[in-house]
Amino acid sequence: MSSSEPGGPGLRVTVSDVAAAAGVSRATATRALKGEGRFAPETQERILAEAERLGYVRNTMAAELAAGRTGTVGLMLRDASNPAYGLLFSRLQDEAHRRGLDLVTVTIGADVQGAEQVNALHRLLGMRVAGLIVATGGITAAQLEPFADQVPIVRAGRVETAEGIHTAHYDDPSHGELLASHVLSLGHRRVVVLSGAEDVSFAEHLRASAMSSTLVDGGASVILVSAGAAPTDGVDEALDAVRDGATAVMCASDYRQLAVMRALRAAGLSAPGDVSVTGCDGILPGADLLGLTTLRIPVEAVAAAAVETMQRLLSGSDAESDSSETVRQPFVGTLVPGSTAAAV
Amino acid sequence: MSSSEPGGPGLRVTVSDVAAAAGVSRATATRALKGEGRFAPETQERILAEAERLGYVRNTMAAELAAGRTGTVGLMLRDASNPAYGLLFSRLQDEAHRRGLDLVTVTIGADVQGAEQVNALHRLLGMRVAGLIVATGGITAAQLEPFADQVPIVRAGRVETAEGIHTAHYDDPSHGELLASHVLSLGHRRVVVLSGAEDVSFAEHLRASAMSSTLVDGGASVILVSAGAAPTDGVDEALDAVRDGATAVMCASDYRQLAVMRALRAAGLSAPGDVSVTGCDGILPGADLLGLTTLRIPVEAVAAAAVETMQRLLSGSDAESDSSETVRQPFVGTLVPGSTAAAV
DNA sequence: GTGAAAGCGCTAACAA
DNA sequence: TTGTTAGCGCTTTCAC
Repeated sequence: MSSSEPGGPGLRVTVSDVAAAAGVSRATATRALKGEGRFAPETQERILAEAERLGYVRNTMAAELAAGRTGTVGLMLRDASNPAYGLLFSRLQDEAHRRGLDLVTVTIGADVQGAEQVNALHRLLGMRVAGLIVATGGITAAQLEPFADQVPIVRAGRVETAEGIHTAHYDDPSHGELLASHVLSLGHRRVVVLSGAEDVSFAEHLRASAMSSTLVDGGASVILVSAGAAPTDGVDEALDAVRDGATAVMCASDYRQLAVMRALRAAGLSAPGDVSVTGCDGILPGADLLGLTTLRIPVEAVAAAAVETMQRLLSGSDAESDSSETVRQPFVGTLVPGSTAAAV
Repeated sequence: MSSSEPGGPGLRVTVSDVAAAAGVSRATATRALKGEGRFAPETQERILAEAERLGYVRNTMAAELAAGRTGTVGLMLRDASNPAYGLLFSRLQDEAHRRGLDLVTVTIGADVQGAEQVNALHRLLGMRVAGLIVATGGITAAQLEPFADQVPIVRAGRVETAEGIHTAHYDDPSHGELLASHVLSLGHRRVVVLSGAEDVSFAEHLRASAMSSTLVDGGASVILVSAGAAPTDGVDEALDAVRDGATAVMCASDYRQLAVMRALRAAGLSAPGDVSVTGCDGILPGADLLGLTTLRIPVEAVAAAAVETMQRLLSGSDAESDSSETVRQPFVGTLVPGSTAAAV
């Protein structure tokens, strides 16, 4: 328990104060406080005791400014109200902690564009973070690239093609393919693919593209519904297609799948009785109870790889910009066959 | 688009560099860069242009160190894999942004104790944040208190009785009461209350206590099952009680409710046919499809109030420690009657 | 309107 | 082992 001196404002206590109280110089106090360099054990003890007594908290800004380096890694995060991002956030955090990396996070509102993103990026860069983990699609390669040779950047979740920016990402094309194969194997040959437009969600776009081509290659006909960001967008069109004979609706995300299920219910239809439905993400608690047919994205693997890569980049910091290849690791999730999709 | 000078490391560009390039002094460059103080418009233009060209990014640590104050508010967060916390996080972020506050976040692993928490707290305090929003129960009042008079502290989500620490929190006792009243009104008189133990989840404990007393006051008999952190803990006991004649199981969280639903299904039972089930939180996407009977906690209101309070405290910074009362605002959620609970 | 100078709190050689 | 001496990059009076 650090108890601050009565009336003595702990956060305004400096090393000088501690040093003076302990009767040593600032330098000695600094060393003893961080336990590096040379100092007499008993001196340290005294210094530590004084620091404790005064409620000293090292001023990180000053320390890192003086030291010329930062011990923390910056994390740019997309809105965490989406459980998939919340979980990724959580796992990145755990992993970083396991590996002894300190993370500071700044988030960007879900639907905010350019200015805000750049602002957040600058906040982090302004802190001179040792590295940057980017877990939001909202920021573009062009915005990141100028800094790629000054600080290691790892993109988590989404693929990135820019040179010098490493990634640990979901293999969304494979995800789409796996789901589509499943639907094909159930005998569906007339399928709706419901997805956010490319500029709305790149991940959904990748999944949907893969679904479509896999379906087509498998001899099925595809009705592609490209929707807005809201999960309910495009649901009506999808249902129309069902009434027109489609036997399955493949959604590019579980949120859309939920929206479809609601609409189905409202329309007095059911899955898989009247139509098979699939989603993608597999993160929702309770998805099993709903019997959602989905694909569990490999959040843990992506988080672990992102942090591991960052740590490696941080260690080999002596390396020149081109000494190491750009790391790009895709991870494939696992199909979760549920009860919302069945054979025709 | 900020494009850094070819070969010129943007993050190593200092005001001095910008000043030199623009042919002015550091002082002038500083003023022009932040648009405060006196300077000729055309001078500023030139300086801004050079800064842009060189890819200058202000070193926040140095700036705040020199200025002696910080523009950011620190947020301590509990593991965000829980959607309820993820959403709170998201809303706090939005709200802070709306009000022009910058937030930096550090998270603490879900099940980690003391050391880790204190460490995170010190990381934030070390940055000399202007204020602290604490959205994790893991940190105790005792740990916070020493700093309460040095930096405004607002606890979000959980109630806090310590003097000087403000709060915007869920009114969990009312939540428990509302749910219990609902169950009573459905005619249940033999009810299981399934909750995490007090030291496992204080919120659950509060809810469960309120449920119990409300039920008892309503003439019902209560079987209290105090479980561990895992949602499945205590579920078997609850089911045993049901076989013994209990007609309803009230869970202190939706996670437990889901666990109960699973167990019910596995046992070939159903809700509300064989037993009524309720939860609490109401955050899960898809809860409506499952028909969960729950209570939607007022995340938005809590987030808004927390940030608003923080902003007010920050404005009235001149005020002495005792000039303003400790703010403590409870918020009540809304009952969501679902199909998992029905009349006896 | 602009510049010179004195730090902010801490660290890191280098002496002692 | 400990102290001295320079700064880190920026802000901010206060003269000019």
